[in-house]
Amino acid sequence: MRSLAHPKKGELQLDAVLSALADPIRRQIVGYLAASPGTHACGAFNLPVTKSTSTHHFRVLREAGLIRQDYQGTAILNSLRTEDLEAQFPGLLQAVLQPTNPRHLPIG
Amino acid sequence: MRSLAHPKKGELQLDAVLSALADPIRRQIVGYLAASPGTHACGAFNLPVTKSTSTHHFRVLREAGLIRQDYQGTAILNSLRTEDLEAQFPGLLQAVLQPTNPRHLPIG
DNA sequence: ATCGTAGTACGAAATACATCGTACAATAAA
DNA sequence: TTTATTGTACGATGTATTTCGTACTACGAT
Repeated sequence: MRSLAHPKKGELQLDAVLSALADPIRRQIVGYLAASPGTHACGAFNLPVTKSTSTHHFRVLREAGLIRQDYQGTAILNSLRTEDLEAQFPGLLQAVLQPTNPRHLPIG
Repeated sequence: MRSLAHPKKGELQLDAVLSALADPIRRQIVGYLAASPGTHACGAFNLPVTKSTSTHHFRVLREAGLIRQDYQGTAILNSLRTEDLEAQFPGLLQAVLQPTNPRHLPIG
């Protein structure tokens, strides 16, 4: 079984978290996970970029500690690390996702 | 009297705000302004970079709408746009500045 | 009029980032 | 065992970002 590296809760860096959230595509991913709690394969997000770019963005989010990625077969189950984020940076996720545009749903 | 361009309250972009806040030097500036409300000249921040780099970071913050810059003589009075930010992105500033390290005071 | 102070303009260099295409790996299903 | 599905690795490319040094401007003080 393959597995991917994740920073521990206590290792989350604000720099990395904010950099990750500064990109609109990554906010789209995070927003979707927040709006549809649970796990979702990368393909479920209908991102307006190619597969390899998509891989890149998911990795940035994982390495920043924003999401968890667990293999299941060939797919990856992505989920938001809501509790860890709330513990380290209380209010941040809500403040970033709050904003007016709930462009957080898949287009398809 | 010289003056500098600022985005209006309603024009603030989350993208720009988060990108601005993703840089530690700029967070140091914002944190200092939040901790010591009022106006402060650029030189008062004891930033670990040269003057020209400093100018760059202040401009990024101003253009993102995080700070207001008003000339007074040759100096610039910098202040945090707390209310505008709170109106557009409630809770964001507090969430970003909250974190453990109150490294927000000038070193000198 | 000269000098000092506060910050800018401009160009350069190094690094980082977002994006893509193609080839590949791992798993599941047929 | 073949095929389809999901996502990765790698390299390339174009753009942005951070940083600096030097020369400059605007203003206040002498």
